Amino acid sequence: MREPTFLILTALADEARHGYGLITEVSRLSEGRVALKPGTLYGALDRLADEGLVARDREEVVDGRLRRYYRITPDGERALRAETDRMRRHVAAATAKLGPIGGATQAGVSFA
Amino acid sequence: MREPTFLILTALADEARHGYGLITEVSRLSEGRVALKPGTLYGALDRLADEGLVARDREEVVDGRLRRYYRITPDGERALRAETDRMRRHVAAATAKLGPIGGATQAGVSFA
DNA sequence: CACTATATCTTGATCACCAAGATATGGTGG
DNA sequence: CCACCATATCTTGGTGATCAAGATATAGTG
Repeated sequence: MREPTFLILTALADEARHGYGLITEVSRLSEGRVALKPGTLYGALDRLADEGLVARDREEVVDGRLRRYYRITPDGERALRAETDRMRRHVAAATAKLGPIGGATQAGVSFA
Repeated sequence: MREPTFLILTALADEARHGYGLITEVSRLSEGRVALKPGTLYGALDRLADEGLVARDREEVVDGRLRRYYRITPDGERALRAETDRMRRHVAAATAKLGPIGGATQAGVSFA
């Protein structure tokens, strides 16, 4: 699972959202670092719906504009939990290997 | 940065390794979940070398077989640290949204 | 009156990755 | 002694998620 997909599932984890709402929530979640493109978003939603990880929710019309909501499914939540655990282990492995401050000093002899 | 690339940099973070050694170390790091394919590995090493994140190290011949070693560069270590931080934040965000045990119970009213 | 924000979706291209195989040496089991 | 597995390199062809860009439409703002 790649970063945009992970963040889409994360954004849906606590409540149903519509496409544009996902773009803003993913941007907020990632502190502005991930700007979801429409091509990525709608492609991912279709794919995730096919896989049963998200489902269409209600539709609303607000100010003459359609809002099409999506929600995460139980399978989607399981997938997100599994992916989160996977990432957590990778973070732990990398952190252990990198050492506290880094640089060649740590790996070699040093503080003689 | 995707999972195989992240694990290659992680495997190189503490010591220089050759291609086949990376395959076994990445498998060990990921507890058997990531089996690096040669196509992925050598493609990634070439790309990372072009980007200056890894560099060719020494070469050895052991039992008539060539071992070509790669090491992580300072830029590579910086990139790995940045990526690790990024993942750590995403894990934290997902964990917060998912809640302790999960299910619709947590999101809604419950424990009345 | 132009621009920005909100809202949907499509199309074409890229690129990391995967699957599979080619090539070669050395050790092991039958 | 021969097949097979582990070690070790690299190539080729395909897939698929993502990106870049644009099409379409309404409502609010300067």
